[in-house]
Amino acid sequence: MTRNVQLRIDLASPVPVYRQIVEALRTYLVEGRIVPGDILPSVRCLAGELGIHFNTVAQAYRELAGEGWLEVSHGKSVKVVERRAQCQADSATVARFRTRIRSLIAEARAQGIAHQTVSSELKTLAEGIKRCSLKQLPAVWPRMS
Amino acid sequence: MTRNVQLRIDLASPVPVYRQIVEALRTYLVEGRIVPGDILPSVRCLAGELGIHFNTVAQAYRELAGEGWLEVSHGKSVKVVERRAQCQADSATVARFRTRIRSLIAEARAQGIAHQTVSSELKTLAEGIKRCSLKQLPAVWPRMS
DNA sequence: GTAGCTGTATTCTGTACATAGACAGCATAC
DNA sequence: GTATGCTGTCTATGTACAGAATACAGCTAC
Repeated sequence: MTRNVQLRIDLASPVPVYRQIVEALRTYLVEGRIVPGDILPSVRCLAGELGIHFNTVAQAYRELAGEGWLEVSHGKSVKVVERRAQCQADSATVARFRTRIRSLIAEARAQGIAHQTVSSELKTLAEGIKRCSLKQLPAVWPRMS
Repeated sequence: MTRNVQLRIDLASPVPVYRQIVEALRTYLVEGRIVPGDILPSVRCLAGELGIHFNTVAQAYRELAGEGWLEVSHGKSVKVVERRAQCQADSATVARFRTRIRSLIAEARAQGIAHQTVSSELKTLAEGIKRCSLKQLPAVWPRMS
């Protein structure tokens, strides 16, 4: 089975490309759109798709491996593994999260996104968290020829 | 009247310091904790407070001036001005916002913040948006001697 | 073995961040 | 008017890092 999971990166963004890849993949991992056992495309494949150098992809993979999401070993393809449970975050971590969300909301509103839109987006995401924490569907990363 | 509005920056963060300042101030501006007419501390004052070089603060002020929040002119102090209304954001902007929030949520959950916590934080912020869009209190930036 | 895939390591280049310090505009006191 | 001390601006300069080039080395199928 092949699920359509696509990455989009913005070369013009001030956010480094390797970090964009990390964030996008981590989102899919947390949301269960990529699950343990999945094989990720090779660094060269994904790099070709994105139009960047494969070392940039390798850096992203290493980062995610460091976080415990991936198993990366020389000569073998990159595999998604079961991540051992994280210990409960402390209040400082939660506070940092709150600050960053507030900052992001401020930026959105500064860009002209309406209060109602921001508010409803947040509520939708808040609801979605519960749902997606219940179901954990198996997914297979599409092989990129 | 002096309101206690403090900036906290993290020199160890991968996010550039000038950007941290921009984001923190923009959050206060959007939330109405700093309003048109307020005078911001001089680049040297704020830099001294934060323990960084004044040119870094100047860069942040220029960025916010470019967004229309501040009036910065040579030899005079930096003033918060009425920002002309933004045109409604298009759907692509909203989509980008959604993606970034999802990414942030994923990072939070990866760090061990509980589903319930994330969910309730989001709901609280969603509610807060309506409230703070109604009241617009006058605020005065504390002069940092 | 060897061909072709996989990720790794080293090195280089360009860019962006942060700083240093000289410069110039403005306001106030005299 | 002008001296003084504040304000932000401009132009280097050092440093760190992102991204790419390229050679290397492990794994697998034939």
